[in-house]
Parts: sequence; structure tokens; C-alpha cells
Amino acid sequence: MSDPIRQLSQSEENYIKAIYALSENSNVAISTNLLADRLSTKASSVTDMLKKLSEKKLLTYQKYQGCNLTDSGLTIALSIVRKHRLWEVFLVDKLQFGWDEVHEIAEQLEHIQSVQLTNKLEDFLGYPKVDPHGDPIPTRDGQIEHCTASVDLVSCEIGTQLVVMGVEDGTPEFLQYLSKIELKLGSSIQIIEKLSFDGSIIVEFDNKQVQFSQKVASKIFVKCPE
Amino acid sequence: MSDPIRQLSQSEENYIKAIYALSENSNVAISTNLLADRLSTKASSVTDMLKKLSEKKLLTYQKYQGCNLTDSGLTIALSIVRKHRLWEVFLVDKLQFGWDEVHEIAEQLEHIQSVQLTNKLEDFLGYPKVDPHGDPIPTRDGQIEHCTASVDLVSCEIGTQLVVMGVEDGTPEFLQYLSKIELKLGSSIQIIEKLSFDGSIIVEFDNKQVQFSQKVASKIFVKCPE
DNA sequence: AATAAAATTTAGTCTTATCTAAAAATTAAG
DNA sequence: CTTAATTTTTAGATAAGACTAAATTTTATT
Repeated sequence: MSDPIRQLSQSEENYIKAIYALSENSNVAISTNLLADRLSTKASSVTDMLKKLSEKKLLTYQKYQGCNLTDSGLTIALSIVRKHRLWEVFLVDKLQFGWDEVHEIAEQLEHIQSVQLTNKLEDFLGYPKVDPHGDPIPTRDGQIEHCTASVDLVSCEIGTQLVVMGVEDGTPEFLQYLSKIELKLGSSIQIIEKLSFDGSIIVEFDNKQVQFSQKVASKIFVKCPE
Repeated sequence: MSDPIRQLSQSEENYIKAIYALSENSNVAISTNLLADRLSTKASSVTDMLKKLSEKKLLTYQKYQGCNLTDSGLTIALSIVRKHRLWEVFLVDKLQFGWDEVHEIAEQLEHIQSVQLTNKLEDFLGYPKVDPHGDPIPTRDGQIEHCTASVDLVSCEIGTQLVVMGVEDGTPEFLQYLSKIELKLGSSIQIIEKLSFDGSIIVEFDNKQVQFSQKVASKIFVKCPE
């Protein structure tokens, strides 16, 4: 039925993961330049790789029309994301890394092959549901919970009690900033004021008031407690 | 003073590690064919790599005369061995792998770069001295205890009480065999008889008698308890 | 010491993944 | 709707690492 398990190179895996990350929310095809940008490589290199991965049936690709992962491609992407996020949990929970320090190391660990290793790691970690940034961890059979529950701070109303559910797993600098102001997953947070002229948002948590630019606020995901 | 830190490819690291393993006991130069054999590659590929690593000053190499690691090469080798053995401890102690299952996975994990990761892993594991096969773990500053204390079973006398200190980290099959007969590190063992015609050795441990071929006996390292 | 055998190196090819520069297709602007 | 700008692809080059086959050096044997 399904395609046989393929041994992909790290580079191939990185392309698959990048395409997954870029198409997670939208359903449109991912363009060559967007991918090139994401992977800090040249468009021509991307074209080459897309041809290759498309021959391996991991994605559909039409000249000048961008690409989309196939089901097999998606399965592989999820297994990589799964490994990445489990390792991040390990690094933070067990080895005492800060959440801003783990991304780069997990980028390497996510390419370790053994499925048995991943599953035993998950056992050892006690079946975490999310990684240290609040992103959901795909299950063994490739299911991932799409956190429709949480929305970014920008789209929330003033006054409501909110809980921080996740942050964009972006640059270390951003995460270090959050560390510094002591904003954590699970923090209770409330919007005090929205500055209409630049979209900045003033919030309160842990009895502190902090002002976020719109850009920062859009990277912080929250939900109303039940 | 010392050479700047180099980013080596996995392949380069594998050569360095293989040379280290082959020259650990003897002080003679490592030949091209020996390396080719060890790495399951061709002699011509080895020659190419030796030229490259020699240009990087990680080993000394003279045409037709084999190679030897330099001090920088040795430092790198030890850092790889350190990572390999720490990860093996992690896999066995924390993830419940059998000692016969960890080698291949550790071969991948040993190439993960971060020194901080290695050190934090060591903290987490509680500073183990040896890996699951009894091999010593190099320290952060590249010291390794040469276990002159233990000798292989073949060279021991009949009747002495011995303790299993290590086994050759070889094929999974060999380790599975040891698992099956329930021989572990730390087992108390005694030689009952040596069969002179083929060098086989009959031993007793855990109130069981088992016969080892000379080949097997030479891969089991023991010492007399204090 | 001369020659045969074995080990090692050289030369040339292949694959993967990248790049630059030029060509082609698509999209945007007038 | 034609041209300009942008995006994407093609063509050709490079580097790492491996391979085969041929040449060379070393070692072993008579």
C-alpha cells in the first residue's frame, strides 16, 4: 500500500520540514523563493531538490507553480517534527537548558534515525503533549493536534484573563527576551491597554506591566482558561 | 597556541575515530588497508581522506607508511569517544535499551556538536566512569583512564575469583549472546577448566557453568576483586 | 638480488548538494 | 495589451566523498 520507508539525507529532511512549516497554516503551494529564503539557500538549489523530492513522491511539484507535500511527505515531516520537539523537551526538562538554547541542538538531534529511540524517549519523558514553546508533539502514528484553541495576543480583548499557551519558536533573541521578562508557558496574563497608533499592547502578568510591540504580541499565543 | 576548533564532517570524524580505535593499544602507524577494512570502504578512498586530514594537521601521513593521529587529532577522537560512551550510558540507563542495541544509535549521536550538551548530559547521568560495555569515558579535558587493571579471560588462571569489567564493544550478536547467558558487568566469575586442545574455557558464574571458545574468552575482560 | 605478491596510490568517474549566470516564464505596471 | 519587473528554471561549475581500474611502491619469496 504505502510507500516503503526511505532513507532521506539530512538535506532532504530539512526541505521536507521547511515545506511543512511553511504550509502548516495556509493551503497554498509553497514557492521556490519562499523556500530558498527559509533555508538560506538559492532558488536554483531549491528547484533541483524539488525535482528530486517530487520524483520520490514526497511532494507534488509543477514548474513555476511551487510545491505541496504528499501524504508520504507529510508523514515524514511529522516524524521529524516529533523528534525535534521530543528532544527539546528532553533538553529543557532533563538537561536544564533554557528554552532559548535548545533549537539549534534539536535541529541536529531530529535527524537521528531510530524510531525505537524516539518512542523510548517519549516514554522516558512521560508522554509530553507540547514542546517547551507550547507546540504540540505529533503522536507515534503521525497525528498532531492543531491548536485552534490558542490565538495570538493581538486578537484578544482588553481585560480578559488569559493563559500563555505557546510562543513562536523563532530566534533565540526573542526567546531570551521572554526569559528575561520572565514570561513562561502557563503564565496568567491580561491585556491592560492597546495603543492604537502602533498596535503596541500593554499587558500585566506576575504583577508586572510590560509593553509589547505588535510584532512581539503576534508571536505570543494565549487562550482563555476554562 | 592550539589549533582553532574545526568543524569536521561526519565522515572525517569517523576516520579519526577509527584510527584512534585501531591505534589505542599499539603505537605503530595505521595502514591504509586496515582502515579501509574497519570502515568498510576502499583503500583509495582512505588515501584521499588521509591526505585531507593530514593537511588539516589531524594526523601525520607519509605515502605507503600509514598514519598516526597528532595531538589535535587525538583530542578530537577522545571527544567523539566521550560522546559515544555517554550516549550509550543514557540509552541503557535512562531509556532501557539493552547493551547490545545501543551501538548503532550512539554512532549517530556521537556526531552531535554541542560541547555544552555533552557536559550537561554527563551531569544528568551522574558522571559515569564507564559505558555499558565497561569502556572508560574520557573526561571533559580529554583524559582517559587506560584500564590496565583488567585483562582478558584467556590470560587468567584457573580457580581465581574474578569480576567482569568489560567486554569488547563488537557485534550486536556477541552482546546478545552475553545477554542471553546473563553475563553482566560486575558478574563474579571463576575459571573452572581450560581445554588445552582448542583453548576453550569453562567458567562458572551465578551458579551456572558455561563454556567459552577462546575467541569469546579473549573478548571478556576481568580483574581480581580488591 | 631478482621477481612475484601484496599493499598503496593515482587517475579518472560518479553522485549529492550546492553555486553563478543566463534564459524562460509569470506577474505587475503602465 | 504590451512592456517591465520579478520569479523560477536551466545550464554549467565546484567540492566532498566514494568508487574502479591502472600504475606504483613495498614486502615477501625464491
